Amino acid sequence: MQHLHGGVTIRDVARQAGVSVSTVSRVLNDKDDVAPETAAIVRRVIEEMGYASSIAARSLRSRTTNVVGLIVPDLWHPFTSLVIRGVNQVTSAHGYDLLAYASARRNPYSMADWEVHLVAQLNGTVTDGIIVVTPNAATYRTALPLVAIDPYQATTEYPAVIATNYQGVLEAMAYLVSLGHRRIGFIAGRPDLESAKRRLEGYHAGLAQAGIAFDPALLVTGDYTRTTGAGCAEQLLALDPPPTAIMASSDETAFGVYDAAARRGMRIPQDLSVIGFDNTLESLSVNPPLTTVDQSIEQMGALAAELVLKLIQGQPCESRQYKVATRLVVRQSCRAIDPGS
Amino acid sequence: MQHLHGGVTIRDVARQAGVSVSTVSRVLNDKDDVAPETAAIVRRVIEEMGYASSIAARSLRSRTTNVVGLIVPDLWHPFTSLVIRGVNQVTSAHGYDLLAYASARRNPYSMADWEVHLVAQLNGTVTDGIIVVTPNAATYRTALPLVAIDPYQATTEYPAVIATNYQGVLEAMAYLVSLGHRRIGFIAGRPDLESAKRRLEGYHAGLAQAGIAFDPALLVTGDYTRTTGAGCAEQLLALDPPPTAIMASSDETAFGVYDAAARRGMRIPQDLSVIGFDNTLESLSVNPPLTTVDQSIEQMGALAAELVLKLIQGQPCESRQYKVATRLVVRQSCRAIDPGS
DNA sequence: GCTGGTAACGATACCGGTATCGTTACCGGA
DNA sequence: TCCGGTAACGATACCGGTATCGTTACCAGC
Repeated sequence: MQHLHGGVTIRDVARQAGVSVSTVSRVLNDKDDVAPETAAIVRRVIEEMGYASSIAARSLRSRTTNVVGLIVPDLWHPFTSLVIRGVNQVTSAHGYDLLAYASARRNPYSMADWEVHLVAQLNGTVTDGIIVVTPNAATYRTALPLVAIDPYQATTEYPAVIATNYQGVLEAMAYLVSLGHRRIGFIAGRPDLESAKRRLEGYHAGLAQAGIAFDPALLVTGDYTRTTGAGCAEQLLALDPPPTAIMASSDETAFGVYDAAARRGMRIPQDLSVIGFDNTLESLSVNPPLTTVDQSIEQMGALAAELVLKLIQGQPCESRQYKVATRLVVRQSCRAIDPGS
Repeated sequence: MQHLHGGVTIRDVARQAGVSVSTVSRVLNDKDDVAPETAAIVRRVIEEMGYASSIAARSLRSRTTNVVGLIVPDLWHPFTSLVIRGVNQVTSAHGYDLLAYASARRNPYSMADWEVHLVAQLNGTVTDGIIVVTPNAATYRTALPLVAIDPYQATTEYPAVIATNYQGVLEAMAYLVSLGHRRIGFIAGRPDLESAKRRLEGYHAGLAQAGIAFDPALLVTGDYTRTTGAGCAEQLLALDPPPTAIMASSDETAFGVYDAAARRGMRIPQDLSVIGFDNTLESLSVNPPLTTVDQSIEQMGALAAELVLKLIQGQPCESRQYKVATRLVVRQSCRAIDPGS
């Protein structure tokens, strides 16, 4: 309790053990320049005093922390959770600690480049490398190894891990067409998001591939959320005739479609087929289980972690874009229809 | 790029702006001892150079970081996610950043006191306060304000936020009794967990309150997981006569009961009433929706955050234990029966 | 003219560690 | 005896910021 904050410092330990701070530091870092008996004494004193070294101070000088930083827009969204899971698997396997950092901003999406100040915070000396989830900026002022997952920008100065959004929707559309659907509604994501743009392109391509003319009335724009998705679905279902299937840009949006259908007394899949995008945990437990496009979000996190660890070890990245394949997961929210109906 | 790590330091900014580091620091912290024109120049240089100050260095001297640390056993478990959500709401409302720290240990539960080294890491100067989720240790070597959520120990040296596990089960039992149930099975949680012990006590109290004699055969011990829960349920349903209702110590366990009932061709709630504990998201989407005890996990997180912020501001905590009330959420997994049946 | 006060800014110690270099004691060999 | 080498450890600069105090210039008031 000699210092203001009450913590035990390396100097306290040194004094107590009757050695210099240098020696204590050597013991802490398992250097070999210290006699076994001395090391034993120091270790005992450390134990007795409950000393723990501060990463902040250590890293300031030694520039290595064994910690990987993960910057996320929020910490509870299903997408984020899955990313974290994948990242953590890899980092922990390599003995790195994981530190997830979320903004104090109330709504992460309210401001462009919300993440730049977080990168800046971690920039100094807290982490050895950074992974950013859904970043806005195309470049950062940092010398730390940095990898992005699902960036908004199409081209970035840092390596990025992205899903094959285009192919994912394309595959889903082909599936709907194979079931006989011709009037397929699409609820897009926020147009400023790269992933949303790619998914929309997949929709157009899917129509073209099936020889179906694009009907502007069947395209509404949401923002990946459930409530907006419900509103968009209302709009689509009010058409005459309504679409027989709706391709949603995200699972959350698809749940909104469920809500809207329920309000209109429509049954899924009897009266309406629905496909989502993300394969979140919830998509399995809704009723009926949602057919959706799996992004292997967890795998994206794992890949990003491997990349950042490679960069930390000084190895270069061959590519600037790493694509993780999507996969259509067929459950029970779609059914085949007669072309005539 | 003059330094090894390539980052721009406050000295680079000072040199570029033609002022001293002191002045730059003053501008950074909005001190009033600086001329507006000078401040403008400094700010412009900061912008141009993309300078960002390092928390590590700052906090080393100023002992305040505006960051609250959250130490969790994992980052993806639903319980953790909800806690984080509650914590984040409060911290962000007060302008604090949130930093979630997970262990590199593969299985957090494999070692006792997994969290002590994480507390030690954050101890020094990285955060202003710490919240620990489901900690083992009853005390920590840290001078930082520390609050725990759902600790394993019954009594701790730090303030703890806990749910009213006892009352929660008691209320659920009263509900089952009111529906006419007399043979009520109970699947306990891991006996070393404080929360599991309290829930078991609630079961006994519930029986006593209804004047029902305790039957040891109706009590089996699980571990909060789904598969074990299923095994326990098999055991209970093999009894003659089987219980008409099962009180599960967690939602996961309750899902296990669903599984076991399905295997035996029993319908819920027609043939068996089930109550869970946790009110996870999944409990809403299973079929039938699960009647369960809500822990308001999110509210626990929020309360813990408020406490830690109070401590950071130097205000004392009146109590050592803060209880968050549980609440029975009645859905469709229970039905009334004739006492005779 | 001299003093006192204040606005604006600079110089420097310091936070808690680590890296680097220096110092001491002790040993073997010529 | 003297020298060189090495094991063990100490002294100190330094990381990038902030806190504290000192300095300068300028102006009002006597």
